[in-house]
Amino acid sequence: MAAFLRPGERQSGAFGVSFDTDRDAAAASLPTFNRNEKLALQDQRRRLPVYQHRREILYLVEHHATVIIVGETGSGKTTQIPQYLLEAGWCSHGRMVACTQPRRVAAMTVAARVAEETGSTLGQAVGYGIRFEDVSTPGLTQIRFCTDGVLLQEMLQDPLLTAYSVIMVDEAHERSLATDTLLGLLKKVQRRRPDLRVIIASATLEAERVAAFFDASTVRGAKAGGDDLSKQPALLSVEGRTHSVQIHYLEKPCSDYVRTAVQTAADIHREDMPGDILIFLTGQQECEDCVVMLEEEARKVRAGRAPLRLMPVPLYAGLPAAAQLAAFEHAPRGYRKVVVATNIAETSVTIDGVVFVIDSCYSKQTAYNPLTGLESLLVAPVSKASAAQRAGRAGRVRPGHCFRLCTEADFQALSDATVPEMQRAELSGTVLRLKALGVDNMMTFDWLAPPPAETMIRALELLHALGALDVSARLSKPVGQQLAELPVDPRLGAALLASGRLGCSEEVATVVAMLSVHSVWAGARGERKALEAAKAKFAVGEGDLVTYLNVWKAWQESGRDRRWAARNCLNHRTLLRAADIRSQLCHHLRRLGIAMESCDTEVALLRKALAAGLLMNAVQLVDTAADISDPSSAGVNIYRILRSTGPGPLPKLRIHASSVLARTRPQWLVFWQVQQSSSGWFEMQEVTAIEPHWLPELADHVYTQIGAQRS
DNA sequence: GAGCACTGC
Repeated sequence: MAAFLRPGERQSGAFGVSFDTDRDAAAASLPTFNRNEKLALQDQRRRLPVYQHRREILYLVEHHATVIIVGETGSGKTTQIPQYLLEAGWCSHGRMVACTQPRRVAAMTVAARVAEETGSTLGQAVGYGIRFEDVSTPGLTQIRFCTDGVLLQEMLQDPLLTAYSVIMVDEAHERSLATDTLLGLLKKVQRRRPDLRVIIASATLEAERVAAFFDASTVRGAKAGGDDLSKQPALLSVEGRTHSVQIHYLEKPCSDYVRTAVQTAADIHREDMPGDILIFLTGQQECEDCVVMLEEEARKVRAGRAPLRLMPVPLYAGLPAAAQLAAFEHAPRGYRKVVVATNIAETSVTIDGVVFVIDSCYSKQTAYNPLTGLESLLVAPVSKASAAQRAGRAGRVRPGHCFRLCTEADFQALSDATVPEMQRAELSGTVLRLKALGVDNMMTFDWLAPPPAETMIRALELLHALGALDVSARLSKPVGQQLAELPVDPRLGAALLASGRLGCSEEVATVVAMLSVHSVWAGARGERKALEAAKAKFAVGEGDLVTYLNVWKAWQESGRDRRWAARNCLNHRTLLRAADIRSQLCHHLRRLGIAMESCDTEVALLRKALAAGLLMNAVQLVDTAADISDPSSAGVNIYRILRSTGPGPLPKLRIHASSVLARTRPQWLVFWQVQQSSSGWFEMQEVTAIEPHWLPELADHVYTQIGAQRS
């Protein structure tokens, strides 16, 4: 039984820590809109906390090149500040105010709300831009919400962002790759465009750092040209509207946080405090396991004739959209909803009615090891900032409680903030785009958080291997420039370019599109047998990527039939999105002068094109486990990476169990992704069998030795 | 032997 200290049991100090106003919590992705539904829109606008700061914000934007706004949850900053700027004349002379968001849904929903508040049709004065959808009208649109990725891509055509008078970067504390890249570039643009204003919305924790980064007041020649524009960033804090959340810690560490979460939910339930429960776990499997355990618990509660019944629902990104909706529906009368979620519920979505949060304090995070050049996912403790954000999810409707499944001492040992993605991800795509924007020296670029030098070198190595860089590490023509324009990972872009030479662009476009969406396989709960049978129908010995091609072909032959997809455990909506991406890729390829050709049954050509992109991910089967000291690895397939790695032990690679080649174990293959298991294995998730002599044929500057061995 | 979250003219 999990032992928590409850409010009032003991004086605060040793265990219970009470929260004031969720001050640590990062701002939520969307403000609450319908709190004052009966009021006229303009009255509602004036009731938002940010309205008290309207004049101050406009003054600061007038007089400072950069303004940093710390806006807490529910402050209204996202919807209101762009409107204040519009009203103050920042959209005259045909220029726009841009507001960037890390996520597509946020860009769309916020734009819709602001259009409603300004009494205009979405796409006219107020619009949005996300991949595939530009709902704005050139010459007419004044406020444009877009994803930060869209704005970055726009910079390839308009490096100084001349269409905009103000850029507001929202949710900057999330520190995504795109946000950090954008901020670094905006600092550069400001030197060339003194008229441009930058507003950065960020949580307290990051605000000081961002302010220091944008401080150009000490730079030589920083004196503004005649006007009184300050190059020193202004900092402004806007209070939010959240309720207090009381934090509880475990008295003793737990060994199984899934089980402890179930027990804690049952405890809350038995104590009969009203309100829904939100549990944070790390992955799909954990969520599903937890739901099953909660259902057992619910049966016990029913047997004990408790007044409430439990309604556990899973929530993770890979869940089909229809199943995701269950997490947002109100529980029927007499039921208490328990949402068991991954990180998706931390920032991406908001669930109404949550009063209790149970936090495992773990999540899956990307990690990059520049020595091995392997990017992988692994379970790791969250940061305090992340935990605060999770806790804040309990205080949206009324004062709530957060149960952290660790001791307070263990919690205090967590890092304050999550390491920015820039410092824990593979960076070839970022480096490629920076080069396309004229940033040639990565070491001297003004990074908000500089990535490790080894990571930058690895990125340059990979780009060089793909032919994107010339001998002086500049973007090559035409390959490098073409890769920068393709909206995919450089490795997949290289496969697309190779497919043009090999005559299989139709097939590679399909595979790349399928890799750009969530898994197309549906049927997470209780349908594993059916799912396996469906997969087996399409599986081929050439590997997972060729299997994707078969799935696509069969779906096409069905006439893109929704019922056919359901019968074969395929997610129809995901396939439609893949189709969208595929047609966009074909459009890009044609524009680059690459003919759309099919290799028909010559699948080897497809595999070779994929190998051209994934050539740094080529591995060879080593037949015994003898060279690995771990006894538990005996008899398991072990692969070694063929390219050079840094000093230190070679990574232990094996095929992930989800692969169609998990039992076939081809001698040579390339992989797309790896996941790190708790036992230290790197598990290759999407693999394709290759012929070893292809490697020197495709890249003799990387693989000379294999060619020598084989000839 | 089984799947963090996002994103791209």
